[in-house]
Formats: sequence, C-alpha cells, structure tokens
Amino acid sequence: MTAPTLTLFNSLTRALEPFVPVHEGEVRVYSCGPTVYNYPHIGNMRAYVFADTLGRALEWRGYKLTHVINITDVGHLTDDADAGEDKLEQAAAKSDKSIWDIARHYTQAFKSDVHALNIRQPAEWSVATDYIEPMIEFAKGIADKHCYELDSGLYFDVSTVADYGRLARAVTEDGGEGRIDAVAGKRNAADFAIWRKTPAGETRQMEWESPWGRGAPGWHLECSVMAEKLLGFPFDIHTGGIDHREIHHPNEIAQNQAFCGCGGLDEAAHSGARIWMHNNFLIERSGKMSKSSGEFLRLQLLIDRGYHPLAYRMMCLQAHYRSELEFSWEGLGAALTRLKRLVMQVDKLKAELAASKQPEGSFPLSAQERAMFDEAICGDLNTAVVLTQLETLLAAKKTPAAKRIQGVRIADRLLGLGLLELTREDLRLNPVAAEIDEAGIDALIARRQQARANKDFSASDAIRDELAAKGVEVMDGDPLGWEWKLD
RNA sequence: GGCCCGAUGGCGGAGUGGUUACGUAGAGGACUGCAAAUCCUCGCACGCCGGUUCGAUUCCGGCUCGGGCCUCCA
Repeated sequence: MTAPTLTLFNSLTRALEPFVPVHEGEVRVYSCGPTVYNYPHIGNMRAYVFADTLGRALEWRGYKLTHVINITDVGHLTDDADAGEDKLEQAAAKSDKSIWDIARHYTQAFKSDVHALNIRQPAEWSVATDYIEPMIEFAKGIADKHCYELDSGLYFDVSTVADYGRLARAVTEDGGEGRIDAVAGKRNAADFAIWRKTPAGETRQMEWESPWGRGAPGWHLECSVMAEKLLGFPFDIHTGGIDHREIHHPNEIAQNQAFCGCGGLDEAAHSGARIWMHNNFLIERSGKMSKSSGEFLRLQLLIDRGYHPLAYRMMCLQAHYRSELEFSWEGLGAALTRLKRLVMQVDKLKAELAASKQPEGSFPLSAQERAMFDEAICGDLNTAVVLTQLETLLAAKKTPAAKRIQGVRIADRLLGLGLLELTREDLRLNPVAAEIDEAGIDALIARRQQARANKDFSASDAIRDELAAKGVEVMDGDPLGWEWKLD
C-alpha cells in the first residue's frame, strides 16, 4: 500500500495541492509571529497550534523541518497602515517600562503559552530588531525600481509588481472604496511604508539611521527579510492567520517579487514561498477576541478557571484549521472531558500492555491501520478525523494492546496532546476562585470515608453536599477521588 | 457601498451524489448505601425555494440569516 500524498490548501491558488518540497527531503516553514506589545489571546494561539500541526505532519512524512517564527518587536502600527503609532512605542508610553522591557515581557508570556500548549519550539525565534541592517539592505535593493520617498518615509509602489493582491483576491484598483487616504502623496491607496521616518523634532525609543533618515522599518519588511535570510527564497510554506491574507502577506509578496527582480507570480520563487497557508479565526459570539475590549481571553484566564491549557489545544484539534471555530466555556469543557477520557483509556491500555507481557514490536501495525492516520493528516491536516481514528482504535478491544499503543504513539505525534505522559491529576487544575484547597478537600474526604465505614450515611452525605457547594465533586468509585466541577 | 466566506442534531464539529463521522450534553442499563466517576446501549441534524439527477445534505441558481475583510489584529 502506498502512502497517500500529503495535500495542503494553498491560499495563493485557493486549491488543494500535493506537497512537493523545494529541497529534496526537507521543508522550510515561516510563520508570522506575534507583535509583543500585549499578552496573546487564545485566538492568536490557534495560529501556532496550526503551525505546529503542520510541522508535525511534515515530520511524520519524513521531512527534515526547519521552522521559523518571528517576534515582532518593532514597526507594527496601531492604526492606518502608515499614520498610526507603533504599538510598542504606544505601550511604552503608557507604562514606566522601556520599550525593550515591554517587548521582553510579552515575548516571555508568549513563549510560556507556546510551552503550555505543547507547541514545539521552532528552529529559530527570529526577532525583528536583530535584523535592522538586513532590512535596510533589502530596502536599498528594491528602492530604485519599486519605491518612492515622501516626508513620512519610503513607500512601496504596488503598481510596480504584477498581480498585486492576488493572494487576497482583492479588486484591483478602482478607488471607489471610500477609504481614507491618510498619507498625502501616496501613488496608490494600497502603497505601504517600507521605512517610516521619525517626524522632525521627535525621538523614538526605537529608531535607526538609514539612507531615508532616522526611523524604523515598516512592518511588512521584517517578514520578507527574516524569511529570506533564514530560509532563502523560495522556501516551502508561509503560514499565518487568515487576516494576513488580505494585507500583510500580499505586501510581503510584493516586496519579495521586487527583491527577486521579476514581475510576475508564475513561479514560486517570486512570491517567496511556494505555499501560503492560513488558519481561520477562533470566534466568540459575545463579541470579539479583541484586546482593546478590556479583559480578553488569554490562556491564563482559562487556567485560572480550572481548564487545562491542553483542553484548548484539544478544542482546536477537533476542528479543521480552515474553519472558524466557535469558543464557549461549554465547548472548552467538552474538550476537557474528551481529553480526560482519552487519558483514562490510554492509562488502561498501558496497564493492559504491561499485564500482557507482549513487547510493542511483536504486533506491528498493519499498513491499513497506519493509513487510518495517514489519510486523515494528509488530507490537509484533518486532525478532527485523526482524533476519531484514535478513539476507534482504542475501542477495538480485540486488537492487541501492543498494537493499540502504537496507534496512540502515532496519533499523538500528530496531535501533540502528550497522551502517553499526561495524567488525570495533571488535568485537575485548581480554580483560583476555589473556596477550599486540596488539603481541606482531603481532610473532608477522609472524614467522609470514616462516616461511610461506620455506615453513618447522613454524615457522609452532608460532607458530600458541603464539598459540592464548594465546587468539588466526590467520586467514591474512582481512584482520583474527586474533581472540580467547572462552570 | 465593494470583496469574500459560511449555514449540519441542545452545543461543538467532520464528511459525503445513494447505508449521514465523532465529541460533548441528554435518555436507559450495569456498578454504587445513595450518588458521582467509569463501562454498555440509544434518540436527536444536514437554513428556505427552485433546478440538474433514477436519487442531493452533498452539484447549480435564487433567497434569508450569520460572519469576515476593505483601518491594527492569529
């Protein structure tokens, strides 16, 4: 049986395409990373769960993976593409910390979420401010033919490249969009800043000298430059959130076309990457995943409420990355329950395997059994089906334990839930609002067991009610003994 | 206003031209002092109107509703 072809959805062609690496046996992936001016919300993190899934699928298919995620610590504006303030400068102005401290703090916060979600470390975290010189070099290379200078900075003329905006499927130029032209002198509404000059008389915390004056690079420039420096053009896959499909990535592509010195998009080299992939949003019906709306959903909030971060990963994995995913606490709870039951089944399986005294190698998985997972993941990363296949295999009690455990290994390589290490205790997080701690719970449970031994059921029931009132569910027939009842 | 996407059971969410995953919730049973947890079993859906077809949830058109983007956002 031949392995199925790995098929991925390319946003550039809006079609499923068989994956063919640029370099035999290896794959180079660039993922747009966070702008570190605030904590990431859980919707942001979906992009990295997705990129991680992609990486896992590629490695599962035997490719050597080089993955780069950038950290944007400069250049990302709050507002209109060119008139807004730099997000980091703005955050710094509101606090007594330096811009560098802020970037460091939120980079750390992001990495800690990455870790909690079992997202594997990329080969490189590239930091934008480490690449200022190469950015200036890149800009110099394209300035003559593709850019023009205004008082506010160096701008890219999108009419100098062919097919501008093809990724976004944007209407080409008709000016009737009624948008505000914030920067006087721009040749095309879609033109964007390559270099932003510091206004005369002002000083920014982050600024550098350049042929176009003191200032900072435009946001789009950094991704082109870091991708080119670290992966080379063309590289295989560029990922990001679906919002980047409209502005950021078309601009990146335009820069790459200019850099390659070619007009069109016909060859992969011209857009920088061969495949552009975008994950859809996590949405919340009550509003948005918006950081500007006060308290937003970040991973720590889920943890504080007693939901394990991997329940969120499970939630992402249950849906296809290209579908919008609806967030609700109920849905998160459903994912947590599913994860818990999976962990219990794997526990049982491990015990069964130990009792059977059969080494795993004694029952290799058949090609057909492997294909269950292979076909699912190769069909544009269908993790929802991988999960279902895993559950089907676990439920097949006639299949030897030695075999089923291999299925768990394969599935978990793809899913990254840590099913073979995770325990139910790990999943039982104490909500910060809990009115009782574990020692208190243990003491009450001990008293309850005593009462039960004495057949004093009214006393034991009273204790159970007391615990229930504090959000604790007693489970006598379960080795774990009790669980938090989350809302 | 322009561009684009979606509509599947209580909720979430796969997939398919003909036997409609799966999870969670719910129901029944086993277990339990009673529960809970666990295990077993079982309901429950393809927005509306046309068209193509022997047959459409799946393809096409229209409608309604919802969402996204056009300004920063994964």
